[in-house]
Amino acid sequence: MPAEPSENAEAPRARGAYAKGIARRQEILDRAIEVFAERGADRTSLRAIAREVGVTHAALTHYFGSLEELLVAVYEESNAPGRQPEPPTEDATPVEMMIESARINRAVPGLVQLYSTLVAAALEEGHPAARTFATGRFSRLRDRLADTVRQQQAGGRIRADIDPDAVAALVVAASDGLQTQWLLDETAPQHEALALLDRLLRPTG
Amino acid sequence: MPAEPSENAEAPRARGAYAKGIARRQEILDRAIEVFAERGADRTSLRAIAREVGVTHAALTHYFGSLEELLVAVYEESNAPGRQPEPPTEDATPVEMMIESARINRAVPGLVQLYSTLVAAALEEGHPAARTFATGRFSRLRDRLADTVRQQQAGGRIRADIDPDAVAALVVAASDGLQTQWLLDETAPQHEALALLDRLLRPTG
DNA sequence: GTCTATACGTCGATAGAC
DNA sequence: GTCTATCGACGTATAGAC
Repeated sequence: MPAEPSENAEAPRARGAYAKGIARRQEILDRAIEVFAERGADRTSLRAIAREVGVTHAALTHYFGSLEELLVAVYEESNAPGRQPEPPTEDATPVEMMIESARINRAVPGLVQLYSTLVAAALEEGHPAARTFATGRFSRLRDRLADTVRQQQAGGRIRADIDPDAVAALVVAASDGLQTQWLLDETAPQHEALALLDRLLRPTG
Repeated sequence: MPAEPSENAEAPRARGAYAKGIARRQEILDRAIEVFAERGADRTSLRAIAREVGVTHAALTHYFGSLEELLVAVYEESNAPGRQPEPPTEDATPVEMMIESARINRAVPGLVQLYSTLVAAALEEGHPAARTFATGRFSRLRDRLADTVRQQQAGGRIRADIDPDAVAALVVAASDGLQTQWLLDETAPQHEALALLDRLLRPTG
């Protein structure tokens, strides 16, 4: 979701993307992020976005190839290093990291909507960009959290008798699922449930 | 998701729906369920569904009002009592119920896709049918699981020092989230993570 | 009531002018 | 590199046949 324990994904620019092009592309991206953060993932047509950004819809496909690739780019850019408050969350447990992410995300429900839309698209066939995005995000997130779990098990902050990979998958799933429930119903005990999971994972649980 | 700890939702037929109409509606629904179960939630246009079912797309809107209401009806009917194997899961923990659901769902990924699509639509504005469906499902599921938790806390099968409502939300979230991760990557430790959660919730954890 | 035929406006994508 | 023009498909709405 929009705020995640900072995921770094700075890739070298594709060949054939020259200075002016990438600058323009960046302008479009910045404006599109504002629009999504403010207004959510509705009005998500190529044409509507183009209207807001001030270009024609054909220009968007020129820079991004397809609507789906644009959506992925918007979401990833919104999470880019430098755009997040970048809290130096050292020695936080995996659940604590996700709690902090959830707190930040409450300010930008539109981007959480966008995330949810992309994951749903990824589950269908014929959406390669969304699929690549979603599988990559889950895979990297699980790997990173599992590493953190191992370290903290060694440090005695997390129970040593549980599988780090299972913990990582569980934490990511709980975090995503609770975010969804909370967006649909603000009385859903999102924070309480995450705090509960955090406690269950500690040695003194 | 398609298989849930059996949710009962048999409502009295609306006034004005006569024998032939409801029979025809049921035919359409049955055929649509087959199509979704086989092929997934792609090709989900009104026109494509109508083609498969053997009617015009206008007939579908006649019976269901809109595409979204049709999708909700298909999903809910696929979970209707009688259509599920109906495992009399007595004295199973909430997590065990969700594990059983997940097992059943692996056979019908198309319906899980449909569920995911509906939840994503519910998060956007202008999708009242999906919103009603999703909020209702989460609300009812959490309430039911929380009751079960309370009973099993009294019976000593679940730790007594945790909030039943938080447990319920956590279990639902974990279940949905892990289903998603597994659909995208079959190596995701769905079952291990659910088994872990089950263990963490027990008194002897 | 049940259902078809038809039309409207919007959609994502693409071809080609400039 | 960006536009206009155009395409086929989409969801929805409505008129009217039966």
